[in-house]
Amino acid sequence: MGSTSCAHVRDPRECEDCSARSLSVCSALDVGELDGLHEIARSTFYPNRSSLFRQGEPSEFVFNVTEGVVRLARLLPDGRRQIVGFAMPGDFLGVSVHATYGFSADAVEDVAACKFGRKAYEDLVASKPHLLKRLHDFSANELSLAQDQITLLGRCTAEERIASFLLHMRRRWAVVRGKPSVTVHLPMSRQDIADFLGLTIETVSRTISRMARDKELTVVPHGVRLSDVRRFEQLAAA
Amino acid sequence: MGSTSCAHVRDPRECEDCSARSLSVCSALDVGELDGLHEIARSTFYPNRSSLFRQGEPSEFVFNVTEGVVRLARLLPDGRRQIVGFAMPGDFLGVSVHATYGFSADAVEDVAACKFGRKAYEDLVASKPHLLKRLHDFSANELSLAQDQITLLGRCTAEERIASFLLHMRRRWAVVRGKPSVTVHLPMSRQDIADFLGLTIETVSRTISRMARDKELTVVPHGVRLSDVRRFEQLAAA
DNA sequence: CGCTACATTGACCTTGCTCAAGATTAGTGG
DNA sequence: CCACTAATCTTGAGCAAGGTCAATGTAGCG
Repeated sequence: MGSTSCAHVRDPRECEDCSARSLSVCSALDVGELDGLHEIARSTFYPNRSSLFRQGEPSEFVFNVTEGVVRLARLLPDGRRQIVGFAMPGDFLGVSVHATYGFSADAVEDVAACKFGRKAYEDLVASKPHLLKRLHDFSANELSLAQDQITLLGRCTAEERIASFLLHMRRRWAVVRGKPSVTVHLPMSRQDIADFLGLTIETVSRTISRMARDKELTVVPHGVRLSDVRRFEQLAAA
Repeated sequence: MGSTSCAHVRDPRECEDCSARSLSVCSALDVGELDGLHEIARSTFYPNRSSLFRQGEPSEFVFNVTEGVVRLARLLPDGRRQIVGFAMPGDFLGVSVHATYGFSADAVEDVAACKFGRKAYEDLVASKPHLLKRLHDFSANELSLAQDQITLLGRCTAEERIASFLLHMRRRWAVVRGKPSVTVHLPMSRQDIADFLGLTIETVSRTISRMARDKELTVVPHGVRLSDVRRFEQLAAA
């Protein structure tokens, strides 16, 4: 514990509630409990703005987010930034073939996560083919989602990107919370959304403002309320 | 056999040379032979412009490309297209958790591939944990490459995208052929490159023309010759 | 040789970016 | 609880990268 900067252990008990939902970004799969994994994990608390790990650091740990949203960011050498995903409760983080993390993971609100030592994790996975199969399926699903994002960035307009993003977040919260809601919680900043969608903060702000002006949504603290989900599904297309 | 449209069997012998290199797109990993896999595969020939499979079809087969380049394309409902990758010799194709293929796979030159029935493939994988571990590692690596592509599409200029693409293809051919070359083989059309990089055909053409005018490369039939690889590495940055 | 695909080039236009000025919100200390 | 500050967000004006439309050039192939 504590080797990751800004992390504080909230609860020294073994992690009781590690139901993995994805390898590094988002996933709608619900797989229930991953037997054995919880036995090697520790529940850890990460306050808003703290890092779970940083790009380039040795990938010593694997995480399973249990509460809050984590921003996954890649930094280019010249400072440009691309958010490759937002990890939400149930998501797995830090699984990689590489010796170092490929992106930084930062809490954009207070976060709780189960933290696994990589070696213990690898050993456990090696000894449980069924567990490995599930992780492999997750990772194939992650790949498919990454390809959705590639299509979005390569071929969609600013409006389509925003609409897709809002629906995407809504869908993910529906999985986490168990029921869908027209109010979408967005703990990340406009800059984070912009860097996720390959836009500028001004374009994100303008597009959301225009949607609000057109009564397609209402801006609320740390989120938006969609007036007509159908309308957004049309806009999203992709 | 030949249930896949336009496919012709070149050689009915069991596939002898299935060394997988990646799950669906590109990968620089070289893993040698995947024991057991070749025993359930058949080598099949796909002439230029034929499809290995199409988006939405039931994902009945898994493929390992042994020769040629395969274009992996997603089509949006309104006709916009995004190429999510080019599969090259050694690459694996069609591995997915979903019941249908998430993209179409088309030969952009004459292609040879080993074709596995999905059930036989699944059974084999289930019975060989070591094989599954390798496939899982591939898929985690694929995810990392997809994130590179996301960063490229989200944050890079047209020039940077072209430069990255050319270097990327060069690197991949170096792995396939065993040695790097300043001449990069590009069997796909300008339109395919554009749809891969999230650009238009005109921008791809103009950018390559300008690079040729500036003596950074020479356009050759089905490819380019890089005058100074360093120069491109600077341009690529990401 | 002539057809068809594909590629290149030019002129013009649009989307989204840049720069800059306010407005709002969140955080902090009195 | 309020005032002050800093960060974040919004809005506007102007600009530029890349898209669109259209014409021309070139290569592959029967």
